[in-house]
Amino acid sequence: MAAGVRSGTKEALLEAAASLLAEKGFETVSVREITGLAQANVASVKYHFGSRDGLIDAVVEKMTEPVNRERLERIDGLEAAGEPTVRQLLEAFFDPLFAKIQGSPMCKNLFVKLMGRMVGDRPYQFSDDLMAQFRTVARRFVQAFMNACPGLTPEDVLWRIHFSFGVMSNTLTHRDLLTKISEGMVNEEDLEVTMTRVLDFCEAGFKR
Amino acid sequence: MAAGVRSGTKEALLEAAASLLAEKGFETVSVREITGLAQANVASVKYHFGSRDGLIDAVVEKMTEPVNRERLERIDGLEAAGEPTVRQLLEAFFDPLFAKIQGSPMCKNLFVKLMGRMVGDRPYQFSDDLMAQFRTVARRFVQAFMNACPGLTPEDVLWRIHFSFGVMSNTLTHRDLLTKISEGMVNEEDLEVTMTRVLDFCEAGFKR
DNA sequence: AGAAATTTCAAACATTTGTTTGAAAAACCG
DNA sequence: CGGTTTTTCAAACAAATGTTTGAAATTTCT
Repeated sequence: MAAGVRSGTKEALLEAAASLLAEKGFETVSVREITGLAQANVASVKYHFGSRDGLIDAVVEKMTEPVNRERLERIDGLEAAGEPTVRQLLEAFFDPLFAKIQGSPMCKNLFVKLMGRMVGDRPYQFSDDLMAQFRTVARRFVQAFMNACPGLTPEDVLWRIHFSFGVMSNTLTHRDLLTKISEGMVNEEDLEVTMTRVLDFCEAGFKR
Repeated sequence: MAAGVRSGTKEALLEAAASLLAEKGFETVSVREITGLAQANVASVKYHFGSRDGLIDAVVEKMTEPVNRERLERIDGLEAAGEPTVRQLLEAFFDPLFAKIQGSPMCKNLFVKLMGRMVGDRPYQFSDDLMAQFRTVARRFVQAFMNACPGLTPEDVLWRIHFSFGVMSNTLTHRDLLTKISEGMVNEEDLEVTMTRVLDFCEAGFKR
């Protein structure tokens, strides 16, 4: 009957899923919430993505793949121009994330939270494909960081990348927590300002 | 019939809940999983804790309260002895956590993950009581860090505490991820060694 | 136009969820 | 012992979950 037949059902599902996942986490969001927001039928998830997990994977893939690709392009550019500094490498790693956030059609805060959740939430597991992507990125950046920080072992570098990731992930997901716990001492500030703080902190941690 | 009547049902529930929450996250664990592991009846959760949320709150409270209390004792001791350094303050903040982990009856890895999840998982919210605890702790440490780092504003300090918390939380929860992504370049190492790495990283981030 | 493929839909599927019941069992205590 | 309180238990509750069905609607293409 009176069907909407808006041909963008698949995209509407992806978009609705993304904002709900960001807002409530990977485990809490139900298929019916997603289809409700997307104004689509419950069965459309199975039809377009096979299952709920298929939809979630598609969302994550859609956000992650271009970011990892740009990370590799950025480090290519840097290494072609000379020996990259720690700061440059950190920016090459995190800037593609910010760029994607700024250019995202959905509310910035939601996007930010989603990115944070992708590494924070469990028991969500990356697909083999995505894991391979991250491994490639890691390999390149470890080598570059070692060149930029003479004397560091691969283990040292990997741990510090891991720590930086932690700072970033936690900050993206729980920026609001600080405002709440500080009793007004910390105001909401622009994302860009906050990210400069993060980079400063991580850069110092790398060089120490 | 044939009832076990092991009088420690309440404690058994707390313990089972703790390890399952650590392993699978706050959203994923069901009451029946918990009572199954604790070898207790499903209804025992309502009887002893009022509800599922009541049980979870009890678990978190039981782990957090003594840690926050010892944090305040440690900083009292430091300030009585003179002007604490950044490193001393970081240790005063994180050591009580490690102490609780080492002294925990349950598997170390599980405990560690649980602590990480308490700040990482959403939409879990701290109770008002716990939030007040954290506020008190934050107030004391902000003041002390400001004294140790002349020139830093309260905002600067709060952000860096937040970052350190992020490093810690992410590291506790996802220590294994690094081993997986590094293709054997990073071996599993002792928790204490890893924690020294964390403290080094955060100390540098504070001083920068 | 009409036949074929694609997409949507309401309804129902079997499980699982947290919670509740009321009676049986155990523990406690005078 | 006998009466009271505390604790446990199997069973059932309503609600929500992801998934599936098969027919209707729509689009696509010849």
